[in-house]
Amino acid sequence: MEIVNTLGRTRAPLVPLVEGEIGIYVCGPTVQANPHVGHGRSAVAFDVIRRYLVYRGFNVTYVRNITDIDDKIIAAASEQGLTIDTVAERAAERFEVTQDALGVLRPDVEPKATDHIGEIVEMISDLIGKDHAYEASGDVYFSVRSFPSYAKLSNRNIDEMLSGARIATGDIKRDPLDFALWKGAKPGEPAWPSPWGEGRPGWHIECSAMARKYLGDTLDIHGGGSDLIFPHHENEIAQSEAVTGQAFARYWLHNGMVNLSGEKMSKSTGHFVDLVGLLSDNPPLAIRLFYLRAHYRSNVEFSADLIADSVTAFERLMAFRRRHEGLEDTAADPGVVDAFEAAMDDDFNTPVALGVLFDAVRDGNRVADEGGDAAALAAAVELIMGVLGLIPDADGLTDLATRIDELAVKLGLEPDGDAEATLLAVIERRTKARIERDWPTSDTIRDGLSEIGIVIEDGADGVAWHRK
RNA sequence: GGCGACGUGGCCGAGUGGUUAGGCAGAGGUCUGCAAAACCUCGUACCCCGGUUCAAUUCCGGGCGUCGCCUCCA
Repeated sequence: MEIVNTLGRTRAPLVPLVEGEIGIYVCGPTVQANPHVGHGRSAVAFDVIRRYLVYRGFNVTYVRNITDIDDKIIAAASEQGLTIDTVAERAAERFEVTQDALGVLRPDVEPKATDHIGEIVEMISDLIGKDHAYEASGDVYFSVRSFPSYAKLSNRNIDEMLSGARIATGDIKRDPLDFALWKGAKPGEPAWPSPWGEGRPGWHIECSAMARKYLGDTLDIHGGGSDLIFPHHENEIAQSEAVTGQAFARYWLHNGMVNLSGEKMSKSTGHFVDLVGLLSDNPPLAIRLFYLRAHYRSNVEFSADLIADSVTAFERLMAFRRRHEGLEDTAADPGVVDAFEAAMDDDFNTPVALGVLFDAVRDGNRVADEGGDAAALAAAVELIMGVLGLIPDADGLTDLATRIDELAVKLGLEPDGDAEATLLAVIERRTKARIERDWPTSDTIRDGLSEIGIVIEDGADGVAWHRK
């Protein structure tokens, strides 16, 4: 298995620190507002990576943080007249809802910054003790010049960065490039005690502290969005390596951005599409499929048309599963599985993997059309969809029970207590109409079912139904 | 200005020194009361200019263009 490492921009075999074990740390959200489509992409990208590593037999420990204290949260709280806890909790809840809908597995550990103030303070103290950081007026700053390999991830030249002139020259910082580890509290702001007075952590330090706590001094994989490469990940490296003297992460993986009309979605500019709304308007796993159609490292374009494409493609996968769900358990077609693994072994190339998947779908349908045995192909499709996280939870009909009953009554039928039984009775009624060649009645029933979200398909071997 | 990514058929999006990616859309056909689903057939695409090569979309150089980061950001 080969992966592309942002650090050094090399492609190399994935070799974990401890054979068979992989520790992954992914930068999660700063919980300040609803997540947008870009956040979903990052989550799905690393969820697939995680699932595939598990599929390949690695014992994976997956850590994704929640940053629940930061300037933006404080600003949002004061704007909305809420406490920062309320803002953070609400946003975190919304985030979780989207994660579940997208089929993103919960992390093994999901640490919050505010639960790790002790570890953070300790790490900052270490940095001060090692002369990599200094206190100034109640703040603590990391001294970038004290860490010679600073900017190795983003491949920048410190001296040239200064001439960029976009860096505000702070009066209390010794060097304009130095960044805050600890910020002294201003009146009314949330604060925790520290050796440097009441205050709160700077943005980058929580990741260093929590990653170290849960995964040790050296991580196998550190992931996040490409917009975090500089300065966030660069600063994490500086903090962690200055403390431990060890390489912080063996492999750095970065997902590309989601663009809207050619430009990156961004919360701060208001140029984004709300993920909660998108997921409620579409089959959530179709959105997951949308993400997987591009390689995780590439930027990808978002539009309503592209989502519609993905919904159609996803429905095709669902139709295939319905058609073949009765088949006996069989070993997955080895040729298909090999092709899938080859694609994923190549830096998690999901577009190619999807090509393999859709090839198998077409072949499976053809074999079935010709009356052959498609079980091995269907099993391969199931396997691939499982690893990619594209299989929905079985959904019952309980939420539609009332409407199904209403439809039954309209047709002069007695509702059964069980929604599915009632539905089958309705379908039976339609079949009767069809036998009598009473097309108006037949079509009216089909339309009525369609209205409540149930699709009817007349096949050679009977009538099938499924939810939209 | 610095660092990085990229320019592929109607749209999206992989990939390769000479052999079909895939999805969606479109055209025709099979099946069907209609619809849906499904299958078959159909598109010789690779920004421009040089160079290397028997052969370049794929390698090298130059140009043009787009995007990201350099400030909070998945």
